[in-house]
Amino acid sequence: MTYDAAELDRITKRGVAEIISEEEFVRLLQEGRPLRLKMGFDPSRPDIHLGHVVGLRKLRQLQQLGHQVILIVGDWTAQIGDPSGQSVTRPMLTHQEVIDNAESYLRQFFKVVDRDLTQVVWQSEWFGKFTLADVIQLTSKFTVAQFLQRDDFAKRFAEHRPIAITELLYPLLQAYDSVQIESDVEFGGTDQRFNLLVGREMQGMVGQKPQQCFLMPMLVGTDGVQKMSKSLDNYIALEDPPNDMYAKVMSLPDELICPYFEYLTDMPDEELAAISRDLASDPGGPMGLKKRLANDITAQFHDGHAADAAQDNFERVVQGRGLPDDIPDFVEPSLARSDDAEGRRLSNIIFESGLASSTTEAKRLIRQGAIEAINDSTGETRKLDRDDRIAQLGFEQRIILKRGNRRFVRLVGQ
RNA sequence: GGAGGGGUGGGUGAGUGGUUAAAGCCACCAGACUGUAAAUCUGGCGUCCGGAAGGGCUUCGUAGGUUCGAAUCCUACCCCCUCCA
Repeated sequence: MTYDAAELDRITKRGVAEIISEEEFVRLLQEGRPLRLKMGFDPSRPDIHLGHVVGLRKLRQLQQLGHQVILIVGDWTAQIGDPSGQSVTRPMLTHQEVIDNAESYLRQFFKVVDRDLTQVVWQSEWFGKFTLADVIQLTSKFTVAQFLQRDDFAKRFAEHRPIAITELLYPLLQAYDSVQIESDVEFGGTDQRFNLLVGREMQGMVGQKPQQCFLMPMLVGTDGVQKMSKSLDNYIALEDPPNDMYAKVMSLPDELICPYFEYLTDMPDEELAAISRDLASDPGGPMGLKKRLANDITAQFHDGHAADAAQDNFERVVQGRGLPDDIPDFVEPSLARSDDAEGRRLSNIIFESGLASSTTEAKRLIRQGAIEAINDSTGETRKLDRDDRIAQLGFEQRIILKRGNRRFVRLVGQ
């Protein structure tokens, strides 16, 4: 099989940070046989966000060219915890939690990757049989000095911060997975570079052809600064409802429009070049492009209708300061009791209905003018300025409370 | 095994007997502005009661103790780091 330069570029450049080694990979690709593409995940963290999608899209792209994905459920490495993050300690999961997490992960994974061309295997298939002798053998192949080259370890070592022995085991286990499944190519973010390289090396030691390493760029999160991650709470999850997903994309800093189009959509390269050139001068401005991006992404994980509805919702609620369709109800019994002349305190209702995390916070929000009451019958709105009783609003039984400009709750009597 | 240093609010980090619900910075929440972008400015950021003024309660690794009063002093315990062996 041969590829022309444009096709090769689409495989090796778009949404890719680095391939080790690119040259070998291209040669492998041109052999024409189905390649074994390794992707592992840690079932202690079942949530997939857009940051992961960059790699998943690459997997799908290669699947479409006839290659096979082998997805490894890291049920053993999950117990160690990947040191790539900052968190060192992580509670051990029960067997059932691992199974549940894996199921949830797969459900999301296959929103992007083709299920029919994917083989799912569990680490316990091989590590379950491991003996101490096997572990010693595995560890004997590497030195501490090698491991201290890894950024994360080096840094912690230099700062005298703890490094658990088990953390050193993590790359070894992950590397052994590659040996076990005889992977041709492994995928991961640039933060996985070390781990993937250990796999490459270990395969060489046991006489296998070393895997190629596909490193995906880190997607910057909604804060516009740090990589997207759940612990930093700057992520857009695959399972975010359409309105949230759309809104989160809209709140991205402008500088991320181009990278997001590049990594997460099928926008042709020529057009990509054009928009990055015209971004400033475009009459529609970044706003129009961002809407298009938000629509595209939402449609990928929901569908076109949901995306259009989310866009409509955004324009009406956020830009037009209107009411959304899906306001959650909160049952406030004192509304229905005509004998309860005063009703309950608003700060309590705001807290209990979920608009604030405590009544103290609710009072703060009121004091700062962040809470608005809307008479659901007449459309009349009133900004709250003191922590009154609910009945003092005089809105009878149809009241919507609004916090900031995007959080709503509808109070119902029953 | 020995010697020393350290554990403070989401993160950093000040604070060594009362004026400390605990500085500053970051993050975060709200308001103004606006394109739910960026930048900027303002206010807030344990919790409960109160319209408010104000008043309770809980918090500085854990458990006790000293004191009118403790994040700060004492004792024990747990954990982390450094150096030596």
